[in-house]
Amino acid sequence: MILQNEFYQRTDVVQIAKELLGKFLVTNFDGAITSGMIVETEAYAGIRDKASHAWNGRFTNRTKIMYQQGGTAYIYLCYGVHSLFNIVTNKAGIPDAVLIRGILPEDGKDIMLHRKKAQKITADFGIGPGKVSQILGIHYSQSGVPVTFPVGDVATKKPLIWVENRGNVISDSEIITTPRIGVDYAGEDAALPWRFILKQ
DNA sequence: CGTTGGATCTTCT
DNA sequence: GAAGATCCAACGC
Repeated sequence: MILQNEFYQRTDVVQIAKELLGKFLVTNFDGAITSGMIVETEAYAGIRDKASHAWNGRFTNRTKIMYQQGGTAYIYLCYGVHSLFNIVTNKAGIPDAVLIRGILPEDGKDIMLHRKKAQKITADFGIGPGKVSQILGIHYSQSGVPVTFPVGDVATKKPLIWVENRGNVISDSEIITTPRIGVDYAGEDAALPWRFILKQ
């Protein structure tokens, strides 16, 4: 089943980041379906989190997407080369988001190999936020698209990007928790244990 | 196998 | 004009 607004619009972004582990991130661009199981996420807690782009209420042309309702894709360009894919959570006006940092390739592996210009799927093929977007064909110009669909419209209005629950049950003992990556500038918030990794 | 630096360009100061 | 929620190839050991 496809995760819907009631999943994303809850208030605890850290809990949502944890629950996304074991779910499947799917894209469908021009009929090319690719997907992977989410194995690494990070939570960014809106205006009170110094590591967040929306810290202290920062509202710019880029970060305004984070203030949309939960269930919206927030994608931005990093280091001039990589699109990083986040899912906005919480109610409209509260800029929480979960960064998807790693997936295990599942559907459309041939397409993903082509996108990455690689010959074979290695163990770290989809590990790393830049790689996730690259192999799924996600681009920062798509920031703001919904990852959910209007209720009752599942057959006709599937989003381009969505997350499916395929029945995996993850226990806490399978989850590794660490501080987030690349956020040293965030002071004491850099130490928050808001990165979640699924053991393999 | 660990470390280093270049790529590359939007965004905000 | 500087920095950035990264990746990878090229080194040196």
